[in-house]
Amino acid sequence: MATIRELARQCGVSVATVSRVFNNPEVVNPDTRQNVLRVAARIGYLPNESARTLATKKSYMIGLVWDTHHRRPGWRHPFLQEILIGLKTALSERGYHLLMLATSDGEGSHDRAVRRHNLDGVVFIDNGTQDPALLRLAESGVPCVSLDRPITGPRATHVISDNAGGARTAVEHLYERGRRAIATIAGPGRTVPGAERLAGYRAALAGLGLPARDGLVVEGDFYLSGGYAAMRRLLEADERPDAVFAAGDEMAIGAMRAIAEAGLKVPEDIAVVGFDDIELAALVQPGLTTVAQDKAGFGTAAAATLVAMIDGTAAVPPPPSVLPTALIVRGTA
Amino acid sequence: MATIRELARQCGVSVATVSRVFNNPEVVNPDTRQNVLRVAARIGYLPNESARTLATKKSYMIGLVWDTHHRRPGWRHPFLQEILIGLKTALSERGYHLLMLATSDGEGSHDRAVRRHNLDGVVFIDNGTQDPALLRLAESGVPCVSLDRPITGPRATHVISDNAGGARTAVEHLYERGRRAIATIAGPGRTVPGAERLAGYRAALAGLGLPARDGLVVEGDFYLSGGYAAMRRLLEADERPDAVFAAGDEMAIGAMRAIAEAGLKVPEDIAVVGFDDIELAALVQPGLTTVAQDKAGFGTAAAATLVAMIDGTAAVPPPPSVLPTALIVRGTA
DNA sequence: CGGTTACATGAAACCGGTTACACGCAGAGA
DNA sequence: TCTCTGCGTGTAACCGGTTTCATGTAACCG
Repeated sequence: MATIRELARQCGVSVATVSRVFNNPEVVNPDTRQNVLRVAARIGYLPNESARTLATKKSYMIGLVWDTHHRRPGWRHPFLQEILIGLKTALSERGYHLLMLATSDGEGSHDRAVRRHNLDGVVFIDNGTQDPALLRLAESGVPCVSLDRPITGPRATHVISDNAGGARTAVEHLYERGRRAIATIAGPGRTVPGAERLAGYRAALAGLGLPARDGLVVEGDFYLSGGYAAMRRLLEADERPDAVFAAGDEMAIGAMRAIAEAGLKVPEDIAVVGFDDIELAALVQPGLTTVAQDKAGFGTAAAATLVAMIDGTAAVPPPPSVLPTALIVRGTA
Repeated sequence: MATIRELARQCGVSVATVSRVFNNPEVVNPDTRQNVLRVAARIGYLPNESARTLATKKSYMIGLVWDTHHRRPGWRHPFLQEILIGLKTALSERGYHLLMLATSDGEGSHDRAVRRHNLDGVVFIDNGTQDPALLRLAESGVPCVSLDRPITGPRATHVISDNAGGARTAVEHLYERGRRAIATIAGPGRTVPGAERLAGYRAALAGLGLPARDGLVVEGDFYLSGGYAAMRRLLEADERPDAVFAAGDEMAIGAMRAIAEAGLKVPEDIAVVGFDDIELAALVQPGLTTVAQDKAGFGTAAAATLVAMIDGTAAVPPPPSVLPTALIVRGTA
């Protein structure tokens, strides 16, 4: 394993010069620099990141906190893969790596892992309940970005979709298609996306001059079964809606199932619009019209914000990133 | 930030003793040990992993090489999330972390990242074509585990499902349901799972005394559209099969679509069995009967093998792990 | 021509751990 | 009593980088 001293010896310069060649190339004489680089390539020198981190306290590693416990078995994050791709790509373009932090690891909670590994920042993906270790972490001033849920701290922010705007778009689309009795299957009120999408739905109705009828609002759980059950409640009500905006695609598909079972047709009898644009949305029949989230955008926005915070080129605390949504029109509305 | 010297000072012992308390507790006097631990907890001492790695050359980090390039856009690994959970959990139980390696990063290829970060091992997930950097890595003696595809090297092995066995099970199940003209939609012949599942299909036919008719074998691409196209070809043939084993669930669902469009019913006219047990399999109607892979098993087996190699308690090279499959009977066969 | 300045480089301390080796001491055996 | 052993501990070198500060040299200026 070639070390910096070995390389320095072979080049006839000091280790300080070699170090500068890699970290501060412009201060070293071009000839010297070329020579060092040539010899480095020949002997296969690679700087040791551990030594580097030890000296500089910068690891170029970002922690990924992705809680999987307290979930129902079989639960999957709808966009994990896309987010990961976005994160990985955007971070690596900036020279950072992603370290997956264990959930309940032997080294205690996440804040410890951050200190032990000199992590430069952390991204929370789908942190369920407010974990005290995470709050402590965010409060401690470590750059943090949370996906889909707000978080506070001196250098903490979040990235989230324009949930309210997306919901508005969905409702307005239904309106344009001539629907007037527009119901919604909302997400759990305690979740931020659930609350925001419901607010967007209400705002849209108000904007369109439609009455807000309580019977048209039912709450689901973001799962297919919850959407199914919610739709059945809507169908049993006195006045049947002619359209439904589901705050999540899985619920929308559950709703479609319930509608079909009731002998009704989508979209003729009841139009359906979902939210998320999960893979399945394009595969069901008819294809689900839905409000697409910018999945990779979560990753890239998180990476950009994080690096800006680390470099100190971001406002403190930085404003949240709000990702635009896009209505994808398929067959259900 | 408390360092080991600070802790040693406060305890009135040397740094060597403190270090031993954490790494070799049994050699230090119980009273001394207790005291060190108490003071450590009080001042919040945490060992610095970079310094540790620098001194020991062990990082307790495993690299994750997950290539996403050269893929069609929108492509998703069917089990990424489950594998990740399995990996993360199993590794963290053994004190290891997972470092996601950038695909085409600034630091060159993967083997460099391994050396730079003193990685203890690497897992390849879904490495498409044979990347020379990966082969070099495996040859170099770094512990490597590849998922779903074989790899060779002094300390390299792979974990794979019992593809042939699973395919046999599927075909035998169709036979038991009375089907005799059993077709298959195979995966691409160049892929290992594709080839193995086709071999299992053939072996099953032979074992059951059924003739192997060329017209009953068509090749797909593991995607829904490929399965659809393949099924159409099967339907156009002279003698229509009464059952089809698709080497992947997506293809199976594509096939179901083609069958429905042809005015035929599943499973009455044509029974369908898939392979993988993707999420969608339970959601289509009728539910897809399929050969389930042990998704989390990939992660846990990889972690166990890797750690065994690192600890030197594994054969060299270690034998591949072959994960059992399980037939899940739903509505299509 | 003396003095200032800019530039390129080197010596050495430092980051925070691990560990080989030496050492002091108590108890055992001769 | 003297040596031998083994246990518990400390000293100091080492891992492989970065960075402060000092130094030598050449160019520049009045």
